[in-house]
Amino acid sequence: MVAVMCKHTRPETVRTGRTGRPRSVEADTAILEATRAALVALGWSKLTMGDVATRAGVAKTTLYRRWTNKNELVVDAVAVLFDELELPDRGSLIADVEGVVLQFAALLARPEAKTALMAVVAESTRDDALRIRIRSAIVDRQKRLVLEGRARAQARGELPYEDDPEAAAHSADLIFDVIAGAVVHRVLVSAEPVDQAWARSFTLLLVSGLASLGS
Amino acid sequence: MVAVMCKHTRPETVRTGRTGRPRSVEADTAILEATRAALVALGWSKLTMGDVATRAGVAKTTLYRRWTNKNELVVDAVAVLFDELELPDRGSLIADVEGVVLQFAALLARPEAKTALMAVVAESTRDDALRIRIRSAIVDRQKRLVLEGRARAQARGELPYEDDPEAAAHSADLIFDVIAGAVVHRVLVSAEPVDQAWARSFTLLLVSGLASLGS
Amino acid sequence: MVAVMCKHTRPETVRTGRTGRPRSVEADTAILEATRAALVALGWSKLTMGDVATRAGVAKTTLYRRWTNKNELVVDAVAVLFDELELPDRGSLIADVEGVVLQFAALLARPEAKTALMAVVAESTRDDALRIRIRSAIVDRQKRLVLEGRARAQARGELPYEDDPEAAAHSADLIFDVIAGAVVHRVLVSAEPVDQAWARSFTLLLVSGLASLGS
Amino acid sequence: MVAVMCKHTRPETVRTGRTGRPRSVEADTAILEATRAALVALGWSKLTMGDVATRAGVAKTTLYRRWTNKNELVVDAVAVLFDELELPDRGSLIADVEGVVLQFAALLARPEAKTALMAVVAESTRDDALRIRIRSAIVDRQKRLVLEGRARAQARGELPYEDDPEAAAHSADLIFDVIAGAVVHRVLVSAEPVDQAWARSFTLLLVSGLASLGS
DNA sequence: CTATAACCGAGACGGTACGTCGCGTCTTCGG
DNA sequence: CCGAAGACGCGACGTACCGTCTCGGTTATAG
Repeated sequence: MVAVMCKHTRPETVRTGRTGRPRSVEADTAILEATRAALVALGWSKLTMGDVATRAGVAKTTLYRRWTNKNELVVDAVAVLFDELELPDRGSLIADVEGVVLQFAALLARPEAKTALMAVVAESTRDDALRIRIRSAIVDRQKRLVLEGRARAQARGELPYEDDPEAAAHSADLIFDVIAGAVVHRVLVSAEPVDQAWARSFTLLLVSGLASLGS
Repeated sequence: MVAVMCKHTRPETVRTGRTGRPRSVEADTAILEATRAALVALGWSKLTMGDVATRAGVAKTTLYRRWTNKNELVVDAVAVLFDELELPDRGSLIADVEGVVLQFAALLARPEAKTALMAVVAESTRDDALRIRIRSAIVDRQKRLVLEGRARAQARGELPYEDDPEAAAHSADLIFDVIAGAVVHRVLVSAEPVDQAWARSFTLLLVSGLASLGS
Repeated sequence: MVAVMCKHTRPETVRTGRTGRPRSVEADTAILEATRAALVALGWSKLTMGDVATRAGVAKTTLYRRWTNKNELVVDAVAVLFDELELPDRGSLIADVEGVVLQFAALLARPEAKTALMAVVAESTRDDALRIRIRSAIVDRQKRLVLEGRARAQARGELPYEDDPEAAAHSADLIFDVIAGAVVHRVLVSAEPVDQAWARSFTLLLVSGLASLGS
Repeated sequence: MVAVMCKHTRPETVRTGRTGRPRSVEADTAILEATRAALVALGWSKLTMGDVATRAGVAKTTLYRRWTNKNELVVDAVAVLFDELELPDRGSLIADVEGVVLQFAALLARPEAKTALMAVVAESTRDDALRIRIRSAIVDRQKRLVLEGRARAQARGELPYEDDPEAAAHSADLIFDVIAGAVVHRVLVSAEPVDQAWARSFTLLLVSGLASLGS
């Protein structure tokens, strides 16, 4: 589960004084839920702060006390979805990759995920703070899947160990970009389904490449 | 050069009558140029129709006579950029792929391309007409690169011929998603540069995979 | 019948050259009729030149070739209504005045007359050319009724002859302002009907005053 | 002083809840002042909501929160001018009437009054709500002058008492229409000045008529 | 048990951009 | 040269959200 990064959970602001009425925790969760619901119902561009506040049964002020703008709110609201991804051990590298590809595709099939993800990424091209938030809240968290899968494959003897830690990191980044990029492109740009057959083809291509490189 | 798909160039609307003052062609090109300039200067979210009109020296109504909204306008304005991509014969499949990867990355480094592309893709998740427009104006046009590269590699003997035309099409789609997806993800989501080294690593991975699959 | 003062009937423009296609006379009458119809249907503020052109089956250009703007067009369209007023000899000054009061009130009950009259008068407070046009096309034309009525009353011996021509003119102006003003105010501002009873009361007041003054 | 009839002062809407930030009273007065200033500077037809807002140092939305359209705003802005009219006791009916005629003419000489008054009256011919607003905000308030002047004249013995209250009301309405109508017509339609001489002539005519009728 | 302080809802505020409408002008083709 | 058709630059419209700012009122801890 993600520890949501709201203003009030930041160390420097949470303890600005122990007196006064504390912030409502129900409000936090209600707002994030309302944001996801609004994304499903309206999409990114039609989503308004006022509407989210209404859906959450909360005043607009309460939103702005916690998030500085729409983008930050949406990142937090969507980030939690990506933590559902897991990497159960299916016994082989191929099966593991195929599993995560299908899981990721299923996630991107949810409207609140796909519309929000692309929109905040688009926005982040002009907003460094937002890009950093996306990386820490979403991207970097999922690299664990790559690292875990590689470690497992190495333990099985499917992939060789890499001695140079920098090379290992670069390799992991590359794999991550290939997997995430291909699935996102397939789903959002090509707008074709990621079914069993496509996942199988893609996985074969990737794992074959990895095997050839490693040898 | 792209044949821009404005309202008035659509076959079904261009002949609403040959009478009356014809639409200004200079306005068309001025608007598209102004749109690209505004994207560079302001980015997607700060771009306004009024500002584009001012930059183009044109009335706002003239924009709305041609494009129904910001998204369609931006797609048309940006589409032409993607037609600059070429596939010069560098003598080998690896060199060809690496070349197109670097070209594509260079394109995505241009601010008007990256911010606009992601934004319209995000919007297209809720707008079928927009998605179709993106596909026809941008995506499908670039698949030619994959087809051309494969044909060349087959002629060189680097890749086997595929008899089943459907399988060949699926394969081309897959390669397209992998290349485009990985580069986009690297540049926009991971926000890391696509330099010579990364291009080399990625190309090796991909071509190795293709070679293993074909055999 | 009013000789409409359009651009093309002005001596300096009608003969700008005897060559070329002559202006359509049907267009003139169709435009004025369409203007009155639009006034009835839409009122002054909702009336648009484009709508008038459409109703008249004419291009907007054709309107502007004849009238410089909305106000001038409306004045001409409405002026003709006021020429319907007549002063049949009813045998006495009181009966004559009462007759003209009722006639004028009936005219003001027509929506195209009342809404247009007030609107152009309002506009004329800032537009001298328009005020002059209103005076010549509408106001001055109706003063004939006062002059005719007075002459008749003098012939009957109901009113004394006035020797000083300037005093006579002032007196006629005053009577005109009182009659027209009272009826207009009753109908448009007070928004009460001008019925037989009111016309009788008003006429008595006015004629009594005239009689007292004259003696 | 006029109790301005804005949306928020209407009994049925002022209590839509005592919560939330209350409306700014300074904004109200600033808007009405700005409206009068804009009427003087621009006249009715050139007056725009945006300009009034700018002059008042207020957002356009603040105007629309209080008045649904230009007409209602202008009625409220102008209504207060008419409350300046008074009827000081000048010792005789003739002097009183002459005084009020000159006062009224002076008021109509002010550009914000004359252009606005005619325009809203013109508009009111198609808008019942507006006509009612004009009557309650402007017209009915001034009938007090007639009633007061008559009472004074009766006290002096210049006019007989009227036993039938309905006849008295009708008579007051008639006098009001005659005075207001004649002055308005003289100033706005005939566009001639209401000077001492005209006021004297008109007053003599009216008072003579009243005297003849009463006897 | 009260004072203080931060919270909460509601909603008005100054702004910015929207997409539309009408104006009066212009440019084309055809009669 | 006129007339229809309709695109053009312009400017105002009335609306929708933005993010901020009062309000009155609530809920905690501190004294």
